[in-house]
Amino acid sequence: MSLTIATWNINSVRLRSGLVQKLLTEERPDILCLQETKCPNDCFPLADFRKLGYQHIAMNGQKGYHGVAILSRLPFTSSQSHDFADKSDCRHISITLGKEARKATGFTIHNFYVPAGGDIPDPEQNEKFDHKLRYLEDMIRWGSDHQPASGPAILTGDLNIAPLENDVWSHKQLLDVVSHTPLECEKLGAVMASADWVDAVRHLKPEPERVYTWWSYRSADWAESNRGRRLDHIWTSKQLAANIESLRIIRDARSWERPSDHVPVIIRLSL
DNA sequence: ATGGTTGTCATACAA
Repeated sequence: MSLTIATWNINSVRLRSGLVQKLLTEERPDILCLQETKCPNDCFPLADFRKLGYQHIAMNGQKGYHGVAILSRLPFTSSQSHDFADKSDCRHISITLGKEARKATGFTIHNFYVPAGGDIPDPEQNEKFDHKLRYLEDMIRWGSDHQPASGPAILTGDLNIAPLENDVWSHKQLLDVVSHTPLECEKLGAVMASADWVDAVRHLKPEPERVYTWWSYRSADWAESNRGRRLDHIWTSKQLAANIESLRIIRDARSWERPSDHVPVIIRLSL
């Protein structure tokens, strides 16, 4: 059997429920992790997704900003959200799959929305960048203390960092741009090392291949200029690395009607 | 060097 897991920063789940339904219908992932739902739990368009077979939904939403959710065709036994960096932002939710998931029973999926960090890459001058760094430090602590990848596990989401040279359209020109500064990239590396996570996307598309999952809205022609960044990630626990079978980056979704600025990333694990 | 767009909620603010 196989397990397919997708991640997508949707930038308002209410405005783009139709696009989510299109993805679910066309790609049928077992699990879809959403970020930037911008929607309190009691306004979440549950019925739109349940009717497509995604009966099991975990949400951690707030009014106006941030917000994460997991849509699943497979039942999960528990869902939790952890508060990183001591701010009660809704930026994390996890589920653990139940018995009905057969070979995937006990798999834990962590869905993150790491703070973007504002414009100025200096924690002294920019409180948002400081918050982003503290959030990452908290993730490192969590990784070392709890070893979330000691069993079968996935960490995914919009991590708002493009860590490698070929994760951005110009390494040189972005060295001072929040999302690709050496400080953040190093901290993301430490998050990965803290619990022995494997970058599933780079496992299948190693450097120097360029991989992007986000293109700014502030461009006359995003496809023509192609100034993208790889901000969205899927990591697996080390024991699952050998099961990573294939990967799809739904680049087309960037030109769907009224698109998100991020596109879905989907991996398939063989079990 | 600068400004470029989008969503939410009500006028800036976050991304």
